[in-house]
Amino acid sequence: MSVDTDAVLDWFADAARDLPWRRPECTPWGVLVSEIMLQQTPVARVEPIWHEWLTRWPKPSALAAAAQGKVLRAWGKLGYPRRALRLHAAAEAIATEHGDVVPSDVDTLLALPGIGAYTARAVAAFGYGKRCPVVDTNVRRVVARAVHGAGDAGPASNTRDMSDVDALLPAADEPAARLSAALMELGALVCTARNPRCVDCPIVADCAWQRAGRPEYSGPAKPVQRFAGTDRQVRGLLLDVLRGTAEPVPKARLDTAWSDAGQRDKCLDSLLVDGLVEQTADGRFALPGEHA
DNA sequence: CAACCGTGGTA
DNA sequence: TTACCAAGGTT
Repeated sequence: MSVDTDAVLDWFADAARDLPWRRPECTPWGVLVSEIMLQQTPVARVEPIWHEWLTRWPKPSALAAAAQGKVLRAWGKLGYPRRALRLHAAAEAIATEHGDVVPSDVDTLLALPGIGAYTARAVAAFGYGKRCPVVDTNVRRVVARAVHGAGDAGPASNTRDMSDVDALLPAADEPAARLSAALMELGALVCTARNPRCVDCPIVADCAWQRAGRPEYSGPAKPVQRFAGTDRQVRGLLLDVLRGTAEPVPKARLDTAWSDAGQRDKCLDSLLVDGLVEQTADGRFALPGEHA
């Protein structure tokens, strides 16, 4: 059997969270900003920042006009700050090349920085009500269980994953877009990675994982993301120093952020390469674009 | 395809 | 406490 999409839609109508980027008055720009912020970052941490951004920069050209440093400060501690720079660059492209209108076409969206297979389709579906397979980690888990009877999704395979989801979508745009949101919500609220709440699941009766006796995940071991002591942590500490000061700082100030000088310098260099940090004419360091 | 890119909450 | 997890994208 397949997935009872009507049951999922009924459940969604009743159980969906009232998230601001799902409201009818939310623009495609608001949807795009939310999708970028939500990449690997939980809803609870995104919501307040999203409100600040949409108030401050209600359309792409407004964000494009802001200095990169201001954008990075407003990004705060959402993590992966390169997302903020890419969103800024995407806003510039939208403002100058697309008449300040977020594209609705998946291929056009894919050409923008920071927008990949998931985000392009999420914007098309949630911003414009289009029918296209929106595959995120939640949807992959739901499909792995309900359709394939596996305990969890294995490594992502873009083509196969999108094909699986496409097969579930109704033919018409509106219900297909709504189902895409519903499948994500099901994975986020019920069919969760740990301790799934199967008693609350609208499709438990047809779930292949249930029928198979809820087997444990048997795929290849998932790589563990370490953080302590990594360059990621050091870069974060360095950037946090610069976020905390209005004026450029001397290198000695950055040297206090991490004891290992070799790793520290390597990370500072990578931040410069990434454009997350800028060096002023007098040799101090700052967030980009705030001190010509 | 695997590694890398931040940060904080939770079990 | 450690380990896992969170609406991914780029190289």
